[in-house]
Amino acid sequence: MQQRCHKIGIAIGNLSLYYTLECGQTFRWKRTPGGSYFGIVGGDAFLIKQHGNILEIASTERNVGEWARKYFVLDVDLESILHEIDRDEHIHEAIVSCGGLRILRQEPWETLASYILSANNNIPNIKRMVENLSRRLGRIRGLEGYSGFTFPSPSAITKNKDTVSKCGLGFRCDYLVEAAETIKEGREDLERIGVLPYKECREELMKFRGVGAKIADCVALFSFGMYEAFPVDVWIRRTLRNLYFPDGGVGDKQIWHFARQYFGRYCGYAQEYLYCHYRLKRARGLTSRTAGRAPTI
DNA sequence: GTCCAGGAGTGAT
DNA sequence: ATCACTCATGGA
Repeated sequence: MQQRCHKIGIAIGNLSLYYTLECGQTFRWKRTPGGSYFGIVGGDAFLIKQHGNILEIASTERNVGEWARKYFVLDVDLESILHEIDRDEHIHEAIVSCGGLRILRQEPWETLASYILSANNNIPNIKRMVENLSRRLGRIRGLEGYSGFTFPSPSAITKNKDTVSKCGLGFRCDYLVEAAETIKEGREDLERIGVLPYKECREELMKFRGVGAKIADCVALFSFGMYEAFPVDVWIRRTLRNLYFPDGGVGDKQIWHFARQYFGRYCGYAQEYLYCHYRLKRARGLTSRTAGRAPTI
């Protein structure tokens, strides 16, 4: 399904495509043998390659430049954010290690759905579930020899519950279908939730069954650009306990309060750098020295 | 076979 | 409010 292709080169400041797309905030990008990234965002296919501080983007989307500025949130000054959260040697190590990691602005429904599927799960398996859903219920998009599928809409999911149940979602299946129904029937509106103040937004998101504090924070951070969100998952819990609470005895809620106060209004960025760095660091320690390292461009 | 993974719901204290 | 238990699936 080849479609009309638009190409641009766009200048970027501080951006690492590798850390941004492979840090775990998004599940939909695939690295090609040539070092490009192919993915579907919304209804369009994208093929992106980084050359230093230029992103070369091919897409079925008409206005690629506007898309890139919004998706990569290029109007926010990453340097000043990193400077503000750079409070000690631990976060500093992460900032140096994962330089150029930017928090994306992703589509709310796909983000909510993906993170509902993330509960008690691992990243490869989450990717497989999202891919299963898209392959079966999404629409195909092709670009320069690559192809992928759009993420299914809420109504596509509610209309095909039998298909959804065959996607290997486990106990999360009911939560996903229920969320799709809630949105399809208009009982919740993600666009409205996305412009609420952070804490109200968080409360609204947690009304979805299957969405607790952590997943609500992921949606607020990765979709709504609320950088004061601080998702506490198993990695962050381990990492912050090791670094800041060696004597133990702290729960997720205490970790959340501490981090928000300690790192301030951009604590979400601190979370993502800590998550990315200390997770890769452990993975590298368990395997070879070079596994998971950013490719040189 | 066992443990773990970008957790959350439920029911008992 | 905080705990322990459970949920379905795949990989190490």
